[in-house]
Amino acid sequence: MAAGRNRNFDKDIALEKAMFVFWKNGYPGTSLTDLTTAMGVNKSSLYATFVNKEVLFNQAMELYLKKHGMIHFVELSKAELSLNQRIRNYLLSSAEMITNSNLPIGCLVCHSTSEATGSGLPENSSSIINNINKQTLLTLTNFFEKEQQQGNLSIDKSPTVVADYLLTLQFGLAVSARNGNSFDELKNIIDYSLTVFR
Amino acid sequence: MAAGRNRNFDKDIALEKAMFVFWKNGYPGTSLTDLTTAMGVNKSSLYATFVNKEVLFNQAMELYLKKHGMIHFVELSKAELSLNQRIRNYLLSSAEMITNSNLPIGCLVCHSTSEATGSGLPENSSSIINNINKQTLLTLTNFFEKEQQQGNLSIDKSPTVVADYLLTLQFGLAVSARNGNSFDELKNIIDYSLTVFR
DNA sequence: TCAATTATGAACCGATCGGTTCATAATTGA
DNA sequence: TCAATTATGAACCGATCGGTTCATAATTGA
Repeated sequence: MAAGRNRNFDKDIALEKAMFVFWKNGYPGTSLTDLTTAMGVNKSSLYATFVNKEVLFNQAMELYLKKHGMIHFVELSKAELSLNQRIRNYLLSSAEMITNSNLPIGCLVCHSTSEATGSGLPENSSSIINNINKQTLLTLTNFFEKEQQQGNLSIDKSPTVVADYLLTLQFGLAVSARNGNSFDELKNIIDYSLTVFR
Repeated sequence: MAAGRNRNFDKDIALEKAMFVFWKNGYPGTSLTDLTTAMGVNKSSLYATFVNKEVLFNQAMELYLKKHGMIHFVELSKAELSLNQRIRNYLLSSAEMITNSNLPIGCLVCHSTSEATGSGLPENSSSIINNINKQTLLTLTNFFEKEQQQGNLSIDKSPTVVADYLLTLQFGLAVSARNGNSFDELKNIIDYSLTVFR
């Protein structure tokens, strides 16, 4: 182990706490004091460990993607289920997350996408958000193209449009969760929205 | 006319400018300097005319609702069109607005709904946003109940869920617009989403 | 003409913003 | 034991935050 005094906080746990604050309040709505209070870390330690507010946000976003963003995709590749079933499970998995009472309500990517258009986010963070959404859309489009080749999606449908629709629906569900909708209410919306895929 | 020096700005125009700033940057992303610069009004005049940042925001929200929020509802009551056509026109009207290059991108209500859950908005503003969404949902639910009674919506569908779906879709479209989607892209999403109503 | 009234602009307010400095505490390996 | 290294906490930084004060400018009706 390297010489020197040990941190008296866990870096990963502190980052997760920071993620929660950004998730709840957004970037411009979060102050350094909010962060140090939630993280239990004082300013000089925060800066020594996470550089600054912007870089901390970017790291929090990376953690969010890994822990709460990508995990829903596995539902799409369970070959034993119908396409409709898999999309349903994908949306339900994400609906469960955005209404989970152990987590902040809604979706950090969705909220940040709204903020990125204005002058609220640092330029670098905005372009990270942009790339995340581009990547999600690419993943979904490729997925639907493959499903179409396998005969699970009728050929009169455009994989791009279907992917756009799905992401739009996810954004909408995230804001609806922020608007107070429960998991059960979102489930009804999802089941209704799935008529589209039949 | 009352005695006293005249304002050297137009109150309505200044309020509209303020609305644009909040619309673009959100509440916590907007500073007093952003407002005075955009409005062409100095601080003491702003406070004399609009009380403070919070009250100015609430007035801007009221103006937004009147000028850019309620106007889409007329599309729902054009009796000569099918229900599907009317919903399509309602969504297209709102999609045109949220991508209009003469206005900020997206929807002020949607963005504010996201912010209202965190600590970004003053309490009073949060409850105003809350009531707006409740009212919209009520209007849509009543509308679908009436359509159902007239035989335009099959009786196996719940007016509440259909209304929830429609608002969720509108939220999603607003965030997608912020994510850079053009009117034409939103139009494709809308046409695809309308399969649900058939 | 002039008192009453209202708006303006500059100067100021304390509080908080994101961020830094630096002496000191705690740890290591030699 | 002690030099080197790293983390901590308090104190400080200039800038900006939302908001106020107040002398002065502009307007009205009597």
